[in-house]
Amino acid sequence: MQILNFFIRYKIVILYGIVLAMLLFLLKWLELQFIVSNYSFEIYAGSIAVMFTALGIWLALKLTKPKTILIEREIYTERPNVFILNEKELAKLNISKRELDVLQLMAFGLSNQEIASKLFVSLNTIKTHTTKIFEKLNVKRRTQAIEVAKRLSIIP
Amino acid sequence: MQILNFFIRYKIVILYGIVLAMLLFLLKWLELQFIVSNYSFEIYAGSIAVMFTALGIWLALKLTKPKTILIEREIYTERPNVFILNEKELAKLNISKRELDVLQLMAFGLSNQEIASKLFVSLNTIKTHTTKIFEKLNVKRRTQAIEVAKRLSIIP
DNA sequence: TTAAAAATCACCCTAAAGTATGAGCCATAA
DNA sequence: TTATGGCTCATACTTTAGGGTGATTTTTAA
Repeated sequence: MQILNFFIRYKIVILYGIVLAMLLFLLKWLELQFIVSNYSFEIYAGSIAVMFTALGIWLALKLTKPKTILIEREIYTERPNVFILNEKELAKLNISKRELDVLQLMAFGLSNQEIASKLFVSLNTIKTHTTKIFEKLNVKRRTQAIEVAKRLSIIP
Repeated sequence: MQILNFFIRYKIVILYGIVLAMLLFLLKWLELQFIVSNYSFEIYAGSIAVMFTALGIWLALKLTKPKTILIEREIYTERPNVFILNEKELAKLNISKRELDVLQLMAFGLSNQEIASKLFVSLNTIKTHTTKIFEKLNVKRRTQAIEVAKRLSIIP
């Protein structure tokens, strides 16, 4: 495995070695071919020039590290429409569980009578609750209470 | 200007030409230097090989476009929750500009009298508006109107 | 220019909301 | 055990909201 790793690691170097060896063989062959010619020397030199230029180009292309361009793309997530109750504010305002129930139904648009029916209590009970809610939220009307409660994330 | 443009356009080619010419001079000089030596031929050929390899590398680096790898990274961000008025719904429900004003102030928690004062009209006018709003939204109470209007993105 | 829609206002009446006060019941914490 | 706070309910009263009807003026669109 270590030998394999060695080959992988030095792949380029080994390849270069092999190519070089092949070139040397080619050169020797060329030397023999053109030894008789008049222009043998010039042709031989030219051949070397061409081949090694090619080798240089090939090497450069192989060895250069590609440039990396980082493209950052912004993706907007869907607005998380999960309601997170602001329990701190709820505790700070001292709003009870029952009052929160009433507040939610109020915000849904129910009348005091409808809330009373839904919670199986009397209208007067709901009125008492609403009065206390208004006091705690420091508002005068149910519409204001809804607005403030929503703003404080006490209700969705 | 056209001559200048020519130089700029063929900068690489001209550079290559100059370098080649210099190399040829160098080669001629080397030829004279090593003509007397025993190993002159091998040294000469070696020099050519080294120089043209370098030339090839330089050429490749100059002429090839840089390799690029695009890395796309996705950035997830919260969508800014700016209110976008649902004009389609507004048109569908046939709610007028003035009615929308009243609806917004209503949702903010103002009483009819307060809305009237704010808009410099009489209480009766606001009552008329609210009545029409309720009809158009098909609701019975202002709290319901607020709930529906918010759900339909008619008000923030 | 003329009809339709929007905006304005008034009056009357009922329904609902909101205020004030008092009180009983129950669970829980001091 | 007692006190406290939460939940319940009641009565009486005031204020606000909402429905119905009709009318005038202004604006807009055909």
